[in-house]
Amino acid sequence: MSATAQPEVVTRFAPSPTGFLHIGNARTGLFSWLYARHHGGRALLRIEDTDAARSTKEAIDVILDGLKWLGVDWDGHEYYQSQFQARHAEVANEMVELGHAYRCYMTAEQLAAGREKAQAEKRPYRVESPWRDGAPAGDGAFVVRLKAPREGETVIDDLVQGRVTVRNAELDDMVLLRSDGTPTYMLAVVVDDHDMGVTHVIRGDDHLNNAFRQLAIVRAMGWPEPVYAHVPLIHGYDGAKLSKRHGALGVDAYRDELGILPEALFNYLLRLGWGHGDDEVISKEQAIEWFDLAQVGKSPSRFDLKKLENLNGHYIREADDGRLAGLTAPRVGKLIGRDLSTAEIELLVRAMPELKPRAKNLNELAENSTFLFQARPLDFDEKAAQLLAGDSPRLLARAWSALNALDEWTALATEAAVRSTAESAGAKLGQVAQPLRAALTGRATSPGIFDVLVLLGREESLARIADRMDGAE
RNA sequence: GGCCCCAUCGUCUAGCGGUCCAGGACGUCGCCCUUUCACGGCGAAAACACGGGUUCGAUUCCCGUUGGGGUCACCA
Repeated sequence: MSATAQPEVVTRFAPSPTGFLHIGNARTGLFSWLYARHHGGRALLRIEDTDAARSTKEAIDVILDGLKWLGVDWDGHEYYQSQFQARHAEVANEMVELGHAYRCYMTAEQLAAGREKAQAEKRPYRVESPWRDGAPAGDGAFVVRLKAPREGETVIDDLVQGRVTVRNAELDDMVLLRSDGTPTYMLAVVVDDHDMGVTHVIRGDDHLNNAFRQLAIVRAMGWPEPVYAHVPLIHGYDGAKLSKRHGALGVDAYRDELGILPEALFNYLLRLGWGHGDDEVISKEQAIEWFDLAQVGKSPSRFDLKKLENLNGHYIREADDGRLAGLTAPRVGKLIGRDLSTAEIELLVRAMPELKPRAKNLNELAENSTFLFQARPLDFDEKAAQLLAGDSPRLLARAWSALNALDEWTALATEAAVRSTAESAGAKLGQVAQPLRAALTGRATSPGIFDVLVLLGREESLARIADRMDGAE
């Protein structure tokens, strides 16, 4: 808390539980969180769970877990919109008493007829309720409608969008309270944001139009007006709206299915639609220090999985070997059909320095490490099989002898042995090394062959070579 | 369709009237390193949507066109 009169910044992220944390929502949440952290304010979380059918415990946990994994925490407990319904109704009724809202008895049929007529006349439809101006109360069911201003215009100085002006004639008398007495989303957000003390409403720009109508409620109640910031949505790589088909996966899918590290997704999402000079790799601490809404672009940006994976590769290379092994082990287990033993996980940790520069996600890391754990005789892929044909068994036999004669089993020693084998056989190093690689890993590509030899150990290495050499029993 | 917003390399972006025949990153393509694949290093191709203004001077300001997006519920 500063001693100056700067009011505290309070932001909120308000996702509705749809069963997954959409990547675009996650970015909006990230921005909202960063803005609060940057200004030393509070970042709040409110679950918009008024749709009881969708708002299951599981759906809510997906969001909570996703944010936590991303490293986006929030202050205090999370709020649940469904708990404030009585309060919403109270505000709606107060607005009726104040003359800023009214009970409307129009039927669904009347509304539909009005809409149809407007469409036929090719003019925009606006609710024209006789009860707006005090028609005597009807006797059927009613909704409470906002008595929206009709003259003049409403201006919002949006932190991202700039100054946006809309003529009040465009605004509608939207429903605040449904005929069953429950609040609509429009009412609920405004009331909750006010009650929670939210000063900065940072959300997707699909809400920009709503802001004008919501502001009407704020003003009717005489509440302090929040600062708005509507950040653009994320699009798919082809420019179309992000659908499941091209990347609109939940945050959990990036973690579980694509094997993305949280710091990579954090960094990628941050750089999507926001920039700080030429900086590409940005830590959380730097992000908090540098982030500002003013630099957020106004146009929607496209999601590029290639760039995310490049960043992910960077963070994998930087990550601690033990942590990576822990994340990779279960994936390896799935690939080889059994869990890794403690000793095998330790081997994975030791192999990590050689493994991690070759992977851009955890799945690749797992795939590239399976050779360490496969039981003899190995399976060979097509390219490996080719490498083991022709003269290779003979060269492998010579390599086997040279290696078998070694006193110490180090990368240096094995390299010397293999090099002299090649030399004495009149072959290039590659002519020996490649078959060796195939025999040891079952593949044509792998970490450096001498590192592989050391990781596998003397006994296993010699046995694997023997399996493929001339004179193999 | 009405209303609102947007527009720099394929993608993410830097640029906030002259420093820009436009910089960085991913991707692509070469070369180097090298036992493979990566990593790393070096280099190349690649953009100011179009048309009018304003100005001594526009990528930068204004208008229009085109293109894209959002939104128009008793959903959130």
